[in-house]
Amino acid sequence: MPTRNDQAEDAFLRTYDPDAYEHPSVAVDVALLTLTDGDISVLLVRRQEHPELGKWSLPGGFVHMDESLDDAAQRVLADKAGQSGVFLEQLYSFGAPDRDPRTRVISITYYALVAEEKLQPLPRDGGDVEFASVHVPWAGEQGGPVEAYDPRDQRISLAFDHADILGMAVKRLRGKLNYTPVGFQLLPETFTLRRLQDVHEAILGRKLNKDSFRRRMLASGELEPTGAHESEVGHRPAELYRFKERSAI
Amino acid sequence: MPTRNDQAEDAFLRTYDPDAYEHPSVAVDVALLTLTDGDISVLLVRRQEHPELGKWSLPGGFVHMDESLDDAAQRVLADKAGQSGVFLEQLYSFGAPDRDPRTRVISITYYALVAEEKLQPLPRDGGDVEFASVHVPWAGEQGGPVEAYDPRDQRISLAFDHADILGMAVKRLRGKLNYTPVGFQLLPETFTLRRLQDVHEAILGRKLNKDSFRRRMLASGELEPTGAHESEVGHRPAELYRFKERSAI
DNA sequence: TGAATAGTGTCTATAAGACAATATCCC
DNA sequence: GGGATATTGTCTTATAGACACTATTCA
Repeated sequence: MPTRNDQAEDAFLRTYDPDAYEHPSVAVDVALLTLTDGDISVLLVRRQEHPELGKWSLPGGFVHMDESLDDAAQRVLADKAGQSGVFLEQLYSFGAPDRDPRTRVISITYYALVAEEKLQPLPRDGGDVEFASVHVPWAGEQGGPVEAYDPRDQRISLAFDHADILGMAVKRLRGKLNYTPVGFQLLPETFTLRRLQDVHEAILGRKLNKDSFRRRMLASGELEPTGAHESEVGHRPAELYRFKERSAI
Repeated sequence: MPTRNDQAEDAFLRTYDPDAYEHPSVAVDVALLTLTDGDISVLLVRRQEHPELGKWSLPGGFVHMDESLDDAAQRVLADKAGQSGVFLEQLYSFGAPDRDPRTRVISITYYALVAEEKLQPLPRDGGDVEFASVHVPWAGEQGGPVEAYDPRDQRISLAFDHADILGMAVKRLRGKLNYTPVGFQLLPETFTLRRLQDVHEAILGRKLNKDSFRRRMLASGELEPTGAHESEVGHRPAELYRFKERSAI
Protein backbone atom coordinates (compact mmCIF):
# COMPACT_ATOMS: atom_id res chain seq x y z
CA MET A 1 0.00 0.00 0.00
CA PRO A 2 1.67 3.24 -1.11
CA THR A 3 1.94 5.85 1.63
CA ARG A 4 1.41 9.53 1.09
CA ASN A 5 5.19 9.93 1.15
CA ASP A 6 5.64 7.34 -1.59
CA GLN A 7 3.16 9.16 -3.77
CA ALA A 8 4.88 12.48 -3.17
CA GLU A 9 8.21 10.87 -4.03
CA ASP A 10 6.81 9.41 -7.23
CA ALA A 11 5.55 12.81 -8.23
CA PHE A 12 8.91 14.33 -7.43
CA LEU A 13 10.77 11.76 -9.52
CA ARG A 14 8.44 12.22 -12.51
CA THR A 15 9.32 15.88 -12.69
CA TYR A 16 12.98 15.66 -11.71
CA ASP A 17 15.24 17.33 -14.26
CA PRO A 18 18.80 16.08 -14.01
CA ASP A 19 19.96 18.76 -16.44
CA ALA A 20 18.91 21.71 -14.31
CA TYR A 21 22.59 22.06 -13.44
CA GLU A 22 25.69 21.52 -15.53
CA HIS A 23 27.36 18.16 -14.93
CA PRO A 24 31.01 17.18 -15.11
CA SER A 25 32.13 14.35 -17.38
CA VAL A 26 33.07 11.11 -15.66
CA ALA A 27 35.79 8.84 -16.98
CA VAL A 28 37.63 5.75 -15.84
CA ASP A 29 41.36 5.25 -16.30
CA VAL A 30 43.06 1.94 -15.66
CA ALA A 31 46.64 1.18 -14.71
CA LEU A 32 47.19 -2.41 -15.82
CA LEU A 33 50.33 -3.73 -14.15
CA THR A 34 52.33 -6.85 -14.82
CA LEU A 35 55.85 -8.02 -14.09
CA THR A 36 58.49 -8.45 -16.77
CA ASP A 37 62.02 -9.51 -15.82
CA GLY A 38 61.47 -8.56 -12.22
CA ASP A 39 60.26 -5.05 -13.00
CA ILE A 40 56.82 -3.54 -12.77
CA SER A 41 55.39 -2.71 -16.19
CA VAL A 42 52.32 -0.72 -17.06
CA LEU A 43 50.23 -0.92 -20.19
CA LEU A 44 50.08 2.38 -22.06
CA VAL A 45 48.13 3.46 -25.12
CA ARG A 46 49.03 6.28 -27.44
CA ARG A 47 46.32 8.93 -27.54
CA GLN A 48 44.52 8.90 -30.86
CA GLU A 49 42.62 12.15 -30.27
CA HIS A 50 43.03 15.64 -28.95
CA PRO A 51 43.94 16.75 -26.39
CA GLU A 52 47.47 15.44 -25.79
CA LEU A 53 47.26 13.71 -29.18
CA GLY A 54 50.10 11.25 -29.63
CA LYS A 55 51.09 11.16 -25.95
CA TRP A 56 51.19 7.94 -23.99
CA SER A 57 48.41 7.50 -21.45
CA LEU A 58 46.62 4.92 -19.37
CA PRO A 59 43.70 3.33 -21.21
CA GLY A 60 40.58 5.24 -20.26
CA GLY A 61 37.18 6.37 -21.43
CA PHE A 62 33.94 7.94 -20.39
CA VAL A 63 31.50 6.06 -18.18
CA HIS A 64 28.26 5.14 -19.92
CA MET A 65 24.97 6.03 -18.25
CA ASP A 66 23.88 2.44 -17.70
CA GLU A 67 27.08 0.66 -16.66
CA SER A 68 28.69 0.39 -13.24
CA LEU A 69 32.12 1.88 -12.64
CA ASP A 70 33.68 -1.58 -12.48
CA ASP A 71 32.03 -2.51 -15.76
CA ALA A 72 33.29 0.66 -17.38
CA ALA A 73 36.84 -0.17 -16.33
CA GLN A 74 36.56 -3.70 -17.73
CA ARG A 75 35.11 -2.41 -20.98
CA VAL A 76 37.82 0.21 -21.45
CA LEU A 77 40.52 -2.36 -20.87
CA ALA A 78 38.98 -4.72 -23.40
CA ASP A 79 38.33 -2.05 -26.04
CA LYS A 80 41.55 -0.11 -25.83
CA ALA A 81 44.03 -2.78 -24.85
CA GLY A 82 42.48 -6.11 -25.75
CA GLN A 83 42.63 -7.42 -22.16
CA SER A 84 39.58 -9.00 -20.58
CA GLY A 85 38.67 -10.81 -17.41
CA VAL A 86 41.54 -9.38 -15.41
CA PHE A 87 41.68 -8.58 -11.71
CA LEU A 88 40.53 -4.99 -11.18
CA GLU A 89 40.17 -2.84 -8.10
CA GLN A 90 39.19 0.78 -7.66
CA LEU A 91 42.04 3.07 -6.75
CA TYR A 92 41.13 6.72 -6.29
CA SER A 93 39.13 9.48 -7.94
CA PHE A 94 40.92 12.44 -9.44
CA GLY A 95 38.94 15.63 -9.87
CA ALA A 96 41.07 18.75 -10.04
CA PRO A 97 38.96 21.24 -12.06
CA ASP A 98 41.73 21.83 -14.60
CA ARG A 99 43.10 18.31 -15.01
CA ASP A 100 41.65 18.01 -18.51
CA PRO A 101 41.58 20.99 -20.90
CA ARG A 102 38.35 19.93 -22.62
CA THR A 103 35.96 20.36 -19.75
CA ARG A 104 35.60 19.24 -16.18
CA VAL A 105 36.51 15.55 -16.24
CA ILE A 106 36.45 13.52 -13.05
CA SER A 107 38.38 10.30 -13.43
CA ILE A 108 37.68 7.28 -11.33
CA THR A 109 40.82 5.22 -11.55
CA TYR A 110 41.45 1.50 -11.26
CA TYR A 111 44.46 -0.72 -11.17
CA ALA A 112 44.57 -4.15 -12.76
CA LEU A 113 46.99 -7.00 -12.17
CA VAL A 114 47.76 -9.72 -14.71
CA ALA A 115 50.38 -12.43 -14.85
CA GLU A 116 52.59 -11.94 -17.89
CA GLU A 117 51.66 -15.47 -19.00
CA LYS A 118 47.97 -14.58 -19.04
CA LEU A 119 48.19 -11.40 -21.07
CA GLN A 120 46.25 -11.43 -24.27
CA PRO A 121 48.42 -10.38 -27.22
CA LEU A 122 48.40 -6.63 -27.67
CA PRO A 123 46.25 -5.32 -30.51
CA ARG A 124 48.35 -4.56 -33.58
CA ASP A 125 47.64 -0.85 -33.81
CA GLY A 126 51.01 0.00 -35.24
CA GLY A 127 52.70 -0.01 -31.85
CA ASP A 128 50.16 2.23 -30.18
CA VAL A 129 49.68 -0.12 -27.25
CA GLU A 130 52.82 -1.05 -25.34
CA PHE A 131 54.21 -1.87 -21.94
CA ALA A 132 56.48 0.57 -20.22
CA SER A 133 58.73 -0.05 -17.27
CA VAL A 134 57.76 1.76 -14.07
CA HIS A 135 60.46 3.48 -12.02
CA VAL A 136 59.47 4.56 -8.55
CA PRO A 137 61.47 7.54 -7.26
CA TRP A 138 60.23 7.26 -3.67
CA ALA A 139 60.50 4.72 -0.89
CA GLY A 140 57.97 2.92 1.23
CA GLU A 141 54.38 4.06 1.01
CA GLN A 142 55.21 7.72 0.74
CA GLY A 143 53.54 8.13 -2.63
CA GLY A 144 53.90 10.60 -5.47
CA PRO A 145 54.16 10.44 -9.26
CA VAL A 146 56.30 7.74 -10.87
CA GLU A 147 58.19 7.57 -14.15
CA ALA A 148 57.66 5.32 -17.14
CA TYR A 149 60.46 4.18 -19.47
CA ASP A 150 60.11 2.61 -22.88
CA PRO A 151 62.01 -0.54 -23.93
CA ARG A 152 64.95 1.57 -25.09
CA ASP A 153 65.10 3.16 -21.63
CA GLN A 154 63.82 6.50 -22.84
CA ARG A 155 61.71 8.35 -20.33
CA ILE A 156 58.06 8.62 -21.37
CA SER A 157 56.07 11.70 -20.50
CA LEU A 158 52.53 10.67 -19.61
CA ALA A 159 49.38 12.58 -20.56
CA PHE A 160 47.28 14.49 -18.03
CA ASP A 161 47.88 13.46 -14.40
CA HIS A 162 48.52 9.85 -15.29
CA ALA A 163 51.93 9.77 -13.61
CA ASP A 164 50.11 10.53 -10.35
CA ILE A 165 47.57 7.79 -10.98
CA LEU A 166 50.35 5.32 -11.63
CA GLY A 167 52.09 6.41 -8.45
CA MET A 168 48.91 5.85 -6.50
CA ALA A 169 48.66 2.33 -7.93
CA VAL A 170 52.17 1.45 -6.80
CA LYS A 171 51.52 2.93 -3.38
CA ARG A 172 48.33 0.93 -2.99
CA LEU A 173 50.03 -2.25 -4.10
CA ARG A 174 52.82 -1.79 -1.58
CA GLY A 175 50.27 -1.32 1.15
CA LYS A 176 48.27 -4.37 0.17
CA LEU A 177 51.32 -6.56 0.25
CA ASN A 178 51.34 -6.32 4.04
CA TYR A 179 48.05 -8.06 4.49
CA THR A 180 46.99 -9.77 1.25
CA PRO A 181 48.57 -12.39 -1.00
CA VAL A 182 48.79 -9.97 -3.91
CA GLY A 183 51.09 -12.31 -5.80
CA PHE A 184 47.99 -14.25 -6.84
CA GLN A 185 47.26 -12.15 -9.81
CA LEU A 186 50.81 -11.67 -11.00
CA LEU A 187 51.95 -15.28 -11.13
CA PRO A 188 50.94 -18.34 -13.13
CA GLU A 189 48.94 -21.12 -11.47
CA THR A 190 52.00 -22.70 -9.87
CA PHE A 191 55.26 -21.01 -9.01
CA THR A 192 58.34 -21.35 -6.84
CA LEU A 193 58.93 -19.42 -3.64
CA ARG A 194 61.76 -17.62 -5.41
CA ARG A 195 59.37 -16.25 -8.04
CA LEU A 196 56.94 -15.17 -5.36
CA GLN A 197 59.74 -13.33 -3.65
CA ASP A 198 60.66 -11.67 -6.96
CA VAL A 199 57.10 -10.36 -7.14
CA HIS A 200 57.26 -8.91 -3.66
CA GLU A 201 60.64 -7.36 -4.29
CA ALA A 202 59.53 -5.78 -7.55
CA ILE A 203 56.50 -4.22 -5.89
CA LEU A 204 58.32 -3.03 -2.80
CA GLY A 205 61.35 -1.90 -4.76
CA ARG A 206 63.80 -3.49 -2.31
CA LYS A 207 65.44 -6.81 -1.55
CA LEU A 208 63.90 -9.07 1.07
CA ASN A 209 65.52 -11.57 3.38
CA LYS A 210 65.14 -14.94 1.73
CA ASP A 211 64.94 -17.08 4.86
CA SER A 212 62.32 -15.08 6.64
CA PHE A 213 60.32 -14.47 3.48
CA ARG A 214 60.19 -18.21 2.96
CA ARG A 215 59.17 -18.91 6.54
CA ARG A 216 56.60 -16.15 6.58
CA MET A 217 54.94 -17.33 3.39
CA LEU A 218 54.82 -20.97 4.46
CA ALA A 219 53.48 -20.00 7.89
CA SER A 220 50.79 -17.77 6.38
CA GLY A 221 48.73 -20.76 5.34
CA GLU A 222 48.05 -19.18 1.95
CA LEU A 223 50.28 -21.56 0.04
CA GLU A 224 49.89 -25.19 -0.84
CA PRO A 225 52.75 -27.39 -2.07
CA THR A 226 51.94 -29.19 -5.30
CA GLY A 227 54.58 -31.91 -4.92
CA ALA A 228 55.80 -31.06 -8.41
CA HIS A 229 59.09 -29.32 -9.06
CA GLU A 230 60.40 -26.98 -11.70
CA SER A 231 62.76 -28.44 -14.27
CA GLU A 232 65.53 -27.49 -16.67
CA VAL A 233 67.00 -24.92 -14.38
CA GLY A 234 70.69 -25.71 -14.10
CA HIS A 235 70.50 -26.19 -10.36
CA ARG A 236 68.44 -28.00 -7.79
CA PRO A 237 64.82 -27.54 -8.87
CA ALA A 238 62.51 -25.80 -6.43
CA GLU A 239 59.12 -27.11 -5.41
CA LEU A 240 56.08 -25.55 -7.07
CA TYR A 241 53.39 -24.00 -4.89
CA ARG A 242 49.85 -22.86 -5.50
CA PHE A 243 47.67 -20.27 -3.74
CA LYS A 244 45.01 -22.01 -1.69
CA GLU A 245 42.31 -19.38 -2.25
CA ARG A 246 42.65 -19.44 -5.98
CA SER A 247 42.14 -23.19 -6.20
CA ALA A 248 39.06 -22.91 -3.97
CA ILE A 249 37.39 -20.45 -6.34
CA MET B 1 56.43 29.02 -30.39
CA PRO B 2 53.23 27.06 -30.97
CA THR B 3 53.69 23.86 -32.95
CA ARG B 4 51.28 22.63 -35.55
CA ASN B 5 50.01 20.13 -33.00
CA ASP B 6 49.33 22.90 -30.48
CA GLN B 7 47.32 24.81 -33.06
CA ALA B 8 45.34 21.71 -33.95
CA GLU B 9 44.66 21.11 -30.26
CA ASP B 10 43.51 24.69 -29.76
CA ALA B 11 41.13 24.31 -32.67
CA PHE B 12 39.86 21.06 -31.25
CA LEU B 13 39.25 22.57 -27.83
CA ARG B 14 37.40 25.58 -29.26
CA THR B 15 34.85 23.31 -30.87
CA TYR B 16 34.68 20.64 -28.17
CA ASP B 17 31.11 20.07 -27.04
CA PRO B 18 30.99 18.44 -23.60
CA ASP B 19 27.26 17.89 -23.92
CA ALA B 20 27.42 15.67 -26.99
CA TYR B 21 26.80 12.76 -24.61
CA GLU B 22 24.64 12.52 -21.52
CA HIS B 23 26.58 12.90 -18.27
CA PRO B 24 25.96 11.38 -14.87
CA SER B 25 25.57 13.59 -11.82
CA VAL B 26 28.50 13.63 -9.42
CA ALA B 27 28.04 14.01 -5.68
CA VAL B 28 30.19 13.82 -2.59
CA ASP B 29 29.04 12.17 0.64
CA VAL B 30 30.98 12.48 3.86
CA ALA B 31 31.09 10.15 6.86
CA LEU B 32 32.21 12.38 9.73
CA LEU B 33 33.34 10.17 12.59
CA THR B 34 34.06 11.02 16.18
CA LEU B 35 34.29 9.11 19.43
CA THR B 36 31.73 9.46 22.21
CA ASP B 37 32.05 7.33 25.36
CA GLY B 38 34.36 4.90 23.64
CA ASP B 39 32.07 4.32 20.69
CA ILE B 40 32.36 5.41 17.09
CA SER B 41 29.70 7.95 16.18
CA VAL B 42 28.78 9.27 12.78
CA LEU B 43 27.15 12.56 11.94
CA LEU B 44 23.83 12.13 10.13
CA VAL B 45 21.46 14.63 8.58
CA ARG B 46 17.78 14.10 7.96
CA ARG B 47 16.98 14.40 4.27
CA GLN B 48 14.98 17.56 3.59
CA GLU B 49 14.07 16.62 0.01
CA HIS B 50 12.89 13.77 -2.10
CA PRO B 51 13.91 11.07 -2.62
CA GLU B 52 14.10 9.28 0.73
CA LEU B 53 12.64 12.42 2.32
CA GLY B 54 12.91 12.29 6.09
CA LYS B 55 15.44 9.48 6.17
CA TRP B 56 18.80 9.84 7.87
CA SER B 57 21.77 10.10 5.56
CA LEU B 58 25.39 11.17 5.41
CA PRO B 59 25.79 14.85 4.58
CA GLY B 60 26.28 15.11 0.83
CA GLY B 61 25.70 17.26 -2.22
CA PHE B 62 26.52 17.71 -5.85
CA VAL B 63 30.01 18.71 -6.94
CA HIS B 64 30.18 22.18 -8.48
CA MET B 65 31.88 22.61 -11.84
CA ASP B 66 34.72 24.74 -10.52
CA GLU B 67 35.61 23.13 -7.21
CA SER B 68 37.89 20.18 -6.50
CA LEU B 69 36.47 17.03 -4.95
CA ASP B 70 38.17 17.78 -1.63
CA ASP B 71 36.72 21.29 -1.65
CA ALA B 72 33.27 19.94 -2.38
CA ALA B 73 33.52 17.63 0.62
CA GLN B 74 34.62 20.47 2.89
CA ARG B 75 31.83 22.69 1.61
CA VAL B 76 29.15 20.05 2.11
CA LEU B 77 30.32 19.43 5.64
CA ALA B 78 30.23 23.14 6.45
CA ASP B 79 26.87 23.80 4.81
CA LYS B 80 24.94 20.77 5.97
CA ALA B 81 26.53 20.08 9.33
CA GLY B 82 28.26 23.27 10.43
CA GLN B 83 31.68 21.60 10.64
CA SER B 84 34.71 23.22 9.03
CA GLY B 85 38.43 22.69 8.86
CA VAL B 86 38.25 19.01 9.74
CA PHE B 87 40.53 16.21 8.62
CA LEU B 88 39.16 14.70 5.41
CA GLU B 89 40.32 11.88 3.20
CA GLN B 90 38.81 10.34 0.11
CA LEU B 91 37.32 6.92 0.66
CA TYR B 92 35.78 5.29 -2.41
CA SER B 93 33.52 6.08 -5.33
CA PHE B 94 30.12 4.44 -5.55
CA GLY B 95 28.51 4.24 -8.93
CA ALA B 96 25.93 1.48 -9.25
CA PRO B 97 23.56 2.70 -11.99
CA ASP B 98 20.48 2.40 -9.77
CA ARG B 99 21.84 3.66 -6.47
CA ASP B 100 19.79 6.85 -6.70
CA PRO B 101 16.25 6.84 -8.14
CA ARG B 102 16.53 10.35 -9.59
CA THR B 103 19.14 9.74 -12.21
CA ARG B 104 22.61 8.29 -12.49
CA VAL B 105 24.45 9.69 -9.49
CA ILE B 106 28.07 8.76 -8.87
CA SER B 107 29.10 9.52 -5.33
CA ILE B 108 32.68 10.17 -4.39
CA THR B 109 32.79 9.53 -0.68
CA TYR B 110 35.00 10.89 2.05
CA TYR B 111 35.52 10.21 5.70
CA ALA B 112 36.29 12.89 8.24
CA LEU B 113 37.72 12.57 11.73
CA VAL B 114 37.18 15.10 14.51
CA ALA B 115 37.90 15.05 18.21
CA GLU B 116 34.68 15.42 20.16
CA GLU B 117 36.18 18.46 21.88
CA LYS B 118 36.70 20.19 18.54
CA LEU B 119 33.23 19.70 17.12
CA GLN B 120 31.38 22.85 16.31
CA PRO B 121 27.92 22.88 17.89
CA LEU B 122 25.38 21.23 15.62
CA PRO B 123 23.09 23.60 13.74
CA ARG B 124 19.72 23.87 15.45
CA ASP B 125 17.58 22.58 12.61
CA GLY B 126 15.00 21.05 14.88
CA GLY B 127 17.10 17.95 15.51
CA ASP B 128 17.77 17.24 11.87
CA VAL B 129 21.51 16.91 12.42
CA GLU B 130 22.58 14.34 14.99
CA PHE B 131 25.22 11.82 15.88
CA ALA B 132 24.42 8.15 15.74
CA SER B 133 26.35 5.30 17.27
CA VAL B 134 27.99 2.93 14.77
CA HIS B 135 27.74 -0.82 15.34
CA VAL B 136 30.01 -2.96 13.24
CA PRO B 137 28.67 -6.48 12.63
CA TRP B 138 31.89 -7.87 11.16
CA ALA B 139 35.40 -8.45 12.43
CA GLY B 140 38.80 -7.34 11.21
CA GLU B 141 39.00 -5.70 7.83
CA GLN B 142 36.42 -7.89 6.23
CA GLY B 143 34.09 -5.02 5.36
CA GLY B 144 30.40 -4.72 4.66
CA PRO B 145 27.57 -2.42 5.69
CA VAL B 146 27.34 -1.29 9.30
CA GLU B 147 24.39 -0.26 11.46
CA ALA B 148 23.60 3.08 13.05
CA TYR B 149 21.71 3.49 16.35
CA ASP B 150 20.16 6.65 17.73
CA PRO B 151 20.69 7.80 21.33
CA ARG B 152 17.68 5.71 22.47
CA ASP B 153 19.32 2.65 20.89
CA GLN B 154 16.80 2.43 18.08
CA ARG B 155 18.25 1.15 14.85
CA ILE B 156 18.36 3.81 12.13
CA SER B 157 17.80 2.85 8.53
CA LEU B 158 20.11 4.91 6.33
CA ALA B 159 19.19 6.36 2.95
CA PHE B 160 20.59 5.03 -0.33
CA ASP B 161 23.75 2.93 0.05
CA HIS B 162 25.01 4.99 2.98
CA ALA B 163 25.33 1.96 5.27
CA ASP B 164 27.87 0.59 2.79
CA ILE B 165 29.75 3.88 2.70
CA LEU B 166 29.91 3.92 6.47
CA GLY B 167 31.16 0.35 6.48
CA MET B 168 33.88 1.28 4.04
CA ALA B 169 34.94 4.14 6.35
CA VAL B 170 35.29 1.82 9.33
CA LYS B 171 37.19 -0.70 7.25
CA ARG B 172 39.58 1.95 6.00
CA LEU B 173 40.12 3.28 9.49
CA ARG B 174 40.95 -0.17 10.83
CA GLY B 175 43.47 -0.63 8.07
CA LYS B 176 45.09 2.73 8.66
CA LEU B 177 45.57 2.03 12.32
CA ASN B 178 48.28 -0.49 11.45
CA TYR B 179 50.60 2.05 9.97
CA THR B 180 49.46 5.56 10.86
CA PRO B 181 48.83 7.42 14.09
CA VAL B 182 45.16 7.87 13.32
CA GLY B 183 44.45 8.89 16.90
CA PHE B 184 45.70 12.36 15.98
CA GLN B 185 42.44 13.57 14.69
CA LEU B 186 40.23 12.00 17.30
CA LEU B 187 41.93 13.26 20.43
CA PRO B 188 42.52 16.70 21.97
CA GLU B 189 45.98 18.26 21.86
CA THR B 190 47.22 16.27 24.85
CA PHE B 191 45.93 12.95 26.10
CA THR B 192 46.83 9.97 28.23
CA LEU B 193 47.96 6.63 26.84
CA ARG B 194 44.75 5.16 28.21
CA ARG B 195 42.66 7.50 26.03
CA LEU B 196 44.75 6.68 23.00
CA GLN B 197 44.14 3.01 23.67
CA ASP B 198 40.40 3.71 23.95
CA VAL B 199 40.52 5.23 20.47
CA HIS B 200 42.25 2.20 19.03
CA GLU B 201 39.88 -0.18 20.74
CA ALA B 202 36.83 1.70 19.52
CA ILE B 203 38.05 1.64 15.94
CA LEU B 204 39.15 -1.98 15.98
CA GLY B 205 36.12 -3.11 17.95
CA ARG B 206 38.17 -5.26 20.33
CA LYS B 207 40.22 -4.97 23.49
CA LEU B 208 43.97 -4.56 23.25
CA ASN B 209 46.71 -5.66 25.59
CA LYS B 210 47.56 -2.67 27.77
CA ASP B 211 51.22 -3.44 28.33
CA SER B 212 52.17 -4.05 24.78
CA PHE B 213 50.02 -1.20 23.47
CA ARG B 214 51.86 1.11 25.80
CA ARG B 215 55.27 -0.21 24.77
CA ARG B 216 54.45 -0.10 21.09
CA MET B 217 53.21 3.47 21.20
CA LEU B 218 56.19 4.75 23.18
CA ALA B 219 58.60 2.88 20.90
CA SER B 220 56.93 4.24 17.76
CA GLY B 221 58.51 7.64 18.26
CA GLU B 222 55.22 9.35 17.40
CA LEU B 223 54.52 10.48 20.95
CA GLU B 224 56.11 13.13 23.07
CA PRO B 225 55.62 13.34 26.84
CA THR B 226 54.49 16.77 27.99
CA GLY B 227 55.58 16.36 31.61
CA ALA B 228 52.08 17.42 32.69
CA HIS B 229 49.60 15.01 34.23
CA GLU B 230 45.84 14.71 34.23
CA SER B 231 44.06 15.67 37.43
CA GLU B 232 40.87 15.08 39.38
CA VAL B 233 40.65 11.44 38.41
CA GLY B 234 40.24 9.48 41.63
CA HIS B 235 43.38 7.47 41.07
CA ARG B 236 47.01 8.00 40.16
CA PRO B 237 47.02 10.60 37.36
CA ALA B 238 48.55 9.55 34.09
CA GLU B 239 51.06 11.57 32.13
CA LEU B 240 49.80 13.60 29.19
CA TYR B 241 51.33 13.00 25.76
CA ARG B 242 51.24 14.88 22.50
CA PHE B 243 51.70 13.72 18.88
CA LYS B 244 55.05 14.89 17.56
CA GLU B 245 53.86 15.47 14.00
CA ARG B 246 51.00 17.65 15.01
CA SER B 247 53.15 20.02 17.06
CA ALA B 248 55.60 20.27 14.15
CA ILE B 249 52.90 21.48 11.77
C1' DT C 1 43.34 3.76 54.82
C1' DG C 2 41.28 1.81 50.65
C1' DA C 3 39.87 1.96 45.80
C1' DA C 4 41.46 2.58 41.41
C1' DT C 5 44.44 3.15 37.76
C1' DA C 6 49.48 4.45 36.30
C1' DG C 7 53.81 2.83 35.51
C1' DT C 8 57.95 -0.64 35.93
C1' DG C 9 60.25 -5.06 35.68
C1' DT C 10 60.56 -9.77 34.36
C1' DC C 11 59.52 -14.11 32.12
C1' DT C 12 57.98 -16.61 28.06
C1' DA C 13 56.52 -17.41 23.30
C1' DT C 14 56.87 -16.03 18.71
C1' DA C 15 58.82 -13.98 14.42
C1' DA C 16 62.86 -12.02 11.87
C1' DG C 17 67.70 -11.77 10.44
C1' DA C 18 72.09 -14.17 9.96
C1' DC C 19 74.63 -18.00 8.85
C1' DA C 20 76.08 -22.78 8.23
C1' DA C 21 75.28 -27.41 6.43
C1' DT C 22 73.31 -30.45 3.34
C1' DA C 23 70.46 -31.75 -0.99
C1' DT C 24 69.66 -32.00 -5.82
C1' DC C 25 69.64 -30.79 -10.33
C1' DC C 26 72.21 -29.71 -15.00
C1' DC C 27 76.42 -29.39 -17.34
C1' DG D 1 82.87 -33.42 -10.23
C1' DG D 2 81.60 -28.38 -10.31
C1' DG D 3 78.30 -24.68 -10.43
C1' DA D 4 74.18 -23.05 -8.75
C1' DT D 5 70.27 -22.71 -6.05
C1' DA D 6 66.91 -25.28 -2.80
C1' DT D 7 65.96 -26.74 1.69
C1' DT D 8 66.77 -27.59 6.59
C1' DG D 9 68.50 -26.38 11.09
C1' DT D 10 70.45 -23.44 14.63
C1' DC D 11 71.60 -19.21 16.99
C1' DT D 12 70.59 -14.45 18.13
C1' DT D 13 67.73 -10.54 18.60
C1' DA D 14 63.36 -7.88 18.69
C1' DT D 15 58.58 -7.79 19.89
C1' DA D 16 54.03 -9.23 22.07
C1' DG D 17 51.40 -11.19 25.75
C1' DA D 18 51.07 -12.37 30.63
C1' DC D 19 51.70 -11.32 35.17
C1' DA D 20 53.52 -9.44 39.47
C1' DC D 21 54.79 -5.47 41.91
C1' DT D 22 55.21 -0.60 43.15
C1' DA D 23 53.44 4.40 42.81
C1' DT D 24 50.18 8.03 43.32
C1' DT D 25 46.01 10.27 43.55
C1' DC D 26 41.14 11.10 45.55
C1' DA D 27 37.49 9.96 48.70
